[in-house]
Amino acid sequence: MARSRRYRLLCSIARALDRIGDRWTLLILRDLHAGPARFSVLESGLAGIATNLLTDRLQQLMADGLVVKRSGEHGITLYELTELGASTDELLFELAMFGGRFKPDEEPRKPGNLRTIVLSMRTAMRRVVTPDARFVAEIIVDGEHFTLEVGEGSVDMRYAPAKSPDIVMTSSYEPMMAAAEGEIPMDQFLRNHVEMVCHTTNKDREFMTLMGAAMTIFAHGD
Amino acid sequence: MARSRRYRLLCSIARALDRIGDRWTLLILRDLHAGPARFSVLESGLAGIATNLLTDRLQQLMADGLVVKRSGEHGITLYELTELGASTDELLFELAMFGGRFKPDEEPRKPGNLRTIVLSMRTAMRRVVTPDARFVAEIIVDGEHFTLEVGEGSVDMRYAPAKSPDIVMTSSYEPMMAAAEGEIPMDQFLRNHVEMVCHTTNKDREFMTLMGAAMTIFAHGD
DNA sequence: CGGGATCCGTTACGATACTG
DNA sequence: CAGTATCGTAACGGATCCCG
Repeated sequence: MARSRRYRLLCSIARALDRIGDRWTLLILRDLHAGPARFSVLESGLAGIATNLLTDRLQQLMADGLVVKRSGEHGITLYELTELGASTDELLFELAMFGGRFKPDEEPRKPGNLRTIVLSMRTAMRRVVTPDARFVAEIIVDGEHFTLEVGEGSVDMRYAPAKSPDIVMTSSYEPMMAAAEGEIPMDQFLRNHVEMVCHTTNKDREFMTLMGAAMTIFAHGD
Repeated sequence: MARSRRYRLLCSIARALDRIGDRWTLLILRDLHAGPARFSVLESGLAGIATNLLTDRLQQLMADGLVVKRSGEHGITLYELTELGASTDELLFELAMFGGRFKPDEEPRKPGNLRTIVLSMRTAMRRVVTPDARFVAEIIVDGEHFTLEVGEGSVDMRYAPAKSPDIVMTSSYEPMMAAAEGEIPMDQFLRNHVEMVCHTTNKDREFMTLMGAAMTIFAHGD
């Protein structure tokens, strides 16, 4: 069944919206930027999506070449971004920066997992990273594990435990969001709401500097 | 009437989509980046939008502070971006760059005016402008007039005739789009499909360099 | 004539129930 | 777990009508 509501305009913005303009589609892509995921994980991260819509959107994304389905270990099904799908990162980051200009809703629904924060953190860090920074960090937020790899000026982050991190940072979601919204000062957040274990001398300073700079982008714009 | 389909998630991308995620909204904003416009001009530029939807979207945009309505000369009504609305420029440009990765549709609808191209041209030029470039150009495409002002490293472009331009460039839509899509080489476009009148010595070279570099971004990505 | 408002058929979405 | 199936509701699209 072909999509019937299309702009069909000779305009690249309309062409983009014909692929990723439907409801939920951009949020699904944002989630997939945290790494491959199975259907149920996407569903729980998307807080409120109907399963038939998730099915439909994944099929559209596959038809347009932004997502592929593949088999993981134990025969489970994984959805994963293609290079084309991954090229939405700057777009999604700009969207996040724009959305950051509005006050959060009164009674927001909480997502079932924290995959949602990976894209914004990663892209923000890419904008502030220095060429000499080099470390592997594990970030644990409310018991969920993230790996952050920095080196050669590149930054990678994904929703997975780290192998042998130089640093392990532990924090929780609420104060982290508050700091990102600018509701509490960055240094206060880093001092009071973050625990750090450093396995490699001085890497904690590198990490804290980058982390603080990245989160400041959210709090005050770039 | 409050919008009923909202994500209400604690996520800045969802917050953005709750304001600009509806159908047509981003295309309206893109049009308004060319300068203030009246209802009927927006309608003709948007090729296929229903008037009730345009009314609805403009009201949502005004309620959210992205657009204001004001009276122009002869008592006409103009819609205009606020600073908040104008801050969608990077986002829209990333959207255009992403959409540029897909092939144009077979039988596209043509817009009733060319306001649509201003935002992409302006943002692309901002990415390639040199600090020493300084000129005012009038660009005429299929009889529609644009003003391009460059100086001090800044670039402004709007849908209006120029006062006393250093250069006047005349071209037409079809070959221009073809060049932007990479279907014909840039130098061939500039040589065969562009007429130039230069009123200030050497400003034509500055202009051509900038123009070529900006359009190359579309044709081959940045 | 510009700037909408109203009406109505169609499509998409949201919630839930169900199935291999 | 990974989706289908169903169905009520909301949004969209197209056309027409209205009013200063």
